[in-house]
Amino acid sequence: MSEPRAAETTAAPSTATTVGASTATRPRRADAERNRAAIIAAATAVFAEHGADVDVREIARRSGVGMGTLYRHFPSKEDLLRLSLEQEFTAWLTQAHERAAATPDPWQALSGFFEQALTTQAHNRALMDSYIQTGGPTESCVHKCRVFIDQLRERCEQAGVIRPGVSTEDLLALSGSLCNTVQIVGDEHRWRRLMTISLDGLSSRHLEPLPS
Amino acid sequence: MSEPRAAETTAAPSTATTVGASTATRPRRADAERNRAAIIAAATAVFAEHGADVDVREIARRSGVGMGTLYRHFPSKEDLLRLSLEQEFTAWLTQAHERAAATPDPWQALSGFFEQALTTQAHNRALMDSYIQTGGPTESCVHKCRVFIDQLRERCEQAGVIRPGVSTEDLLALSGSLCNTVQIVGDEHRWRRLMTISLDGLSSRHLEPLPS
Amino acid sequence: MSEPRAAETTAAPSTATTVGASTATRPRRADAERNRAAIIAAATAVFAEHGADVDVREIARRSGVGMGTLYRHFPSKEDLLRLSLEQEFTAWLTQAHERAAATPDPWQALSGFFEQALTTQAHNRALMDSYIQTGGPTESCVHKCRVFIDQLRERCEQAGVIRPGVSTEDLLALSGSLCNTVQIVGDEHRWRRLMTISLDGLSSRHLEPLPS
Amino acid sequence: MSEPRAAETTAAPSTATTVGASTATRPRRADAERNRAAIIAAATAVFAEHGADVDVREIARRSGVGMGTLYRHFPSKEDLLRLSLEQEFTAWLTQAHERAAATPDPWQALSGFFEQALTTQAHNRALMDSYIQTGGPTESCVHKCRVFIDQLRERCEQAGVIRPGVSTEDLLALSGSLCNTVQIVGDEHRWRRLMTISLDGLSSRHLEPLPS
DNA sequence: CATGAATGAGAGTTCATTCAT
DNA sequence: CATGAATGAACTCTCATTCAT
Repeated sequence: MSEPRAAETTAAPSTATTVGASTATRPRRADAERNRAAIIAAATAVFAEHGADVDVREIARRSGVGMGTLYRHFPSKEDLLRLSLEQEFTAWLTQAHERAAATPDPWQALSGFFEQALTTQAHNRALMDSYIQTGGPTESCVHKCRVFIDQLRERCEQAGVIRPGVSTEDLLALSGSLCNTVQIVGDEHRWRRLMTISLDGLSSRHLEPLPS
Repeated sequence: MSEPRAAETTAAPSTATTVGASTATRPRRADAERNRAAIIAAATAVFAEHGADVDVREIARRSGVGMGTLYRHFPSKEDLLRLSLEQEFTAWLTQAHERAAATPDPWQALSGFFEQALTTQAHNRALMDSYIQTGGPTESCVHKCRVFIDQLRERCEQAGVIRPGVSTEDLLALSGSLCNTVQIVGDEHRWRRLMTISLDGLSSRHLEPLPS
Repeated sequence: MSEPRAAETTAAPSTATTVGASTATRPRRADAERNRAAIIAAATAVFAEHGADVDVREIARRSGVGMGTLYRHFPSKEDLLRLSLEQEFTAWLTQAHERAAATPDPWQALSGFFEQALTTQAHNRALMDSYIQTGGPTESCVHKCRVFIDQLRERCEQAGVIRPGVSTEDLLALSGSLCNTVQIVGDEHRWRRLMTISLDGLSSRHLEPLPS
Repeated sequence: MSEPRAAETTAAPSTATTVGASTATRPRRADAERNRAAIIAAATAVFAEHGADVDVREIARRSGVGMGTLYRHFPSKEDLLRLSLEQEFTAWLTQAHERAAATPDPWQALSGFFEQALTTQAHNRALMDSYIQTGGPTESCVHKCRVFIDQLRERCEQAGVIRPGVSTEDLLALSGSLCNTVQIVGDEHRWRRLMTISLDGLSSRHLEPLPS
C-alpha cells in the first residue's frame, strides 16, 4: 500500500540546529512519509464523505498539515484525488480477490463480488462517482477490475451457471450500474432487491442470446 | 455573437392559443419569448453537456443574450436549471405515456419505457445526475414518474408477466440505475444487453421472492 | 415646471387603427404630461420611503410607465432624483413662507420654521439625506432656503429676540443638523427636546459672542 | 503594487505580551499581522473617504493585498466594515475618556467631549453615517458611549452646571446631530459656532423644563 | 412616442494553487 | 522541508441605462 520510495540518503537539513546528534540519522524522511500517509488518509475520508468537490483546505485541516505540505506531496488536487481513489479501489479489489478465492461455488463468488462492491462503495461518495462516471479512478484500475471479473465469469461459464453470452464488459457495467442504485435508494434492503433482480437476469435460467 | 436558435420546444405562455387574428393584441413579447426559449434551449444543451456546474455565462453566450436578460427570465441559476430539467423530464414522460398507451402488450410497454428512458436521458448529464441523485429534478417530477411506472407495473402484474413482488420503487430505481449505465458504456449495443439482463430478471420466469 | 416641447405635429401613429378621427388633434401631449407627473409623483414617494438608492424599476412600476418613458423624461436617475427633491424642497419652502408670513411674532416664526422643517423632512428619507449631506438637493434650493432664513433672522434681530451674532449660515446649518436628529431619535417627543435646546441656545438670553 | 503600509494601530492579538525571548516561538504571523493591519488601515481610510458602499476591491488595492487575503482575514465586507468602525469608535471613546478624566471642570469635560467628537468623526463618512443612523457601529459601542456620556452628565448635574432634565439620550442624540453638521458646513470656525449654541442651550442658564 | 426586454460592467465572494517565511 | 498566508481568476447576481418593437 505504501509506495516504493528512494532510500533514506538525506542528511539532516539546515533547520534542525540545536538539539544534538540524536536526530541526525533520518529525521525528515519518517515525517514526510507520515505526512504523506496522513494526507491520503484524510483525503480518502473527506472525499468519501463530501465527494470530489470539497475544499482542499478541509483535507489539509483534517490531515494536520499545511497547504504547502499537501501540495509538495501532490502537485494538484486531481492527483491527490486520483491516488486516494486508486488506493481505495485497489484495497477493495484486493479484498474481492481474497473473498473470491475463498469461495468455491462460482456463482456465489460472482454474486459475492457484487454484494461487496455495493457494500463498500455505498459509503464512499467520490469513489462511487468515479465508478459511476468512468468505471473507476484510473484506466489501470478499470483494467484490473475487468481482469478480475473476467476470472469470475470464466468460472461461472465453465460451471454453466451463467447465462451464455454474458461478457466481462456486461458484468463490469452492471456492477457500476448497481453501485449507482445504492445512492438512489436509501437503505440496504432496497438495493439488495435490485441486485437480486440483476443477478437473476444473469443466471443460466435465461438462455436467450443477448442483443448484438 | 448571435447563433442560430434552436427549435422552440417551449410552449408559448398561453397567449397564442387560437389561430385567427386575435394574436394582434400582444405583439411585444414575441422576441422576448424567443429569447426565453433560446435561453432554455441553450441551458438545456449546456447543462446536458457539462452538468449543472457550468458557468452561467456559458449559457448566456450560447443563447446569444446578456447576463441581464438571462436573469430577467430566471431569477437564479437554480431556477433555470430546475425549469430546464423539469421540461426535459416532462417531455420525456409525456412521450413515455404516449408510447405506453399505444402498446397493447404490457411487458412490451414496460420494456419500451426502459428503452426510451435510456435513450432519452443518456445524453443529458445534468438530467441524469438529478435522476441518479434524487430521482428527478423535482418532487413533483419524481411523483409523476412513480405514478406512471406504477401503471406499467399494474398492467404487467395483472397480465402475470412480471415477477411477483416487484415494487414500483424497484422499477424506478432500476431505471435510474440503468440510465447511469448508458454513460459508463459507450455505445447503444452495449447498454441494450444490460437492459435485457435486468428486464429478464424482472420477468415472471423468476418466482422467487425478493429480499425483505 | 413643464419643459418646452416641440409642438404636436405627430399624426396618429400606426397602432391607433380602429377608433376614429376624434383623437387626432393633440392625443400625445396630454399623456406625456400626465406621465411626467406620474413619474415625479412615484419617484417622490419611492425616494421618500426607501432613500435615493432604490431601484429605478420600482419608480417605473409605481408610476405605471415603462423604463423607456421614464428615461425619455429624465436622462438619468440622478436627474429624476434632483427634480423630485427640488420639488419637495420647494413645496416645503413655500409652505414655510406662508406660515412665516402668517406669524406676527418673529421668534415664533423662527421656531415654527424649525418645527416644520423637522416634521416635514422626517418622513422623507432621500430629501433628508440630501439636506443632511449637502444642505439641499440643489445649490439653488439651498440658496432659496438661505434667503428665507435670512428674512426670519432679520425679523428676530430687529426685534432683539435672537442672540447677537447669529448668522444665516448658523441657522441653516442648525436646521440641517436637527433634521438629522430626527432620524437618530425615534419619536417626536425626543427630537422636540433637542430642538428646544438648540433654540434656547439661539435666544437673546445669551449675549456672549460666538466664536470667530 | 505594494504601497507603503500605514502605521499599526491594531493591537497584536495577545501573543507578544512579554518582552523577553519568548516571542521566538511564533515568527510566522508577522507579516500576516502586518497585512491585517494594512487591510484595516486601508479599509478605514477608504470607508472614511467614500462611505460604506465602496468596492471591496478598492480596499484590497489600497492595502496592497489580493482579494483572497482580504477575505481570509475578514469573512465578509460587513465584518471588515464593522471592525474598522468599532476600532475607530473605540479609539475615539478611549481618548474621550482620558480627556474627560484629565478635565476637572465638569462643564469643560462635557463641552470637550463634544468638541472632540466633532473633530474626530468629521472626516469619517462611514463612521459618521453609522453614528447618524444607529448611534454607532455596534450595540456595544452605542452602549459604551451612552455610559460615558452618562458620567459626564452626572458630573455636570451634581455641579449644577447643566440644565435640569437633560437626559443622556438628549446628549447622545445632540452629539450625533452636531457630527453631521460638520459635514454640511465646511470649516471648523463655522461648526464651532453651532456647537456653542447647542451647548449654551444645555447650560443651567435655562431652567425651563424640556418638553414631555 | 411608449414599452419593457436587453445590455454589460461591476458587486461580493470562493478556492485551487503558489510562495515568502 | 513545513507552514499557512497570499494570490487572482472565476463565480453568481444586480441595476442604471439603451434600444428594438
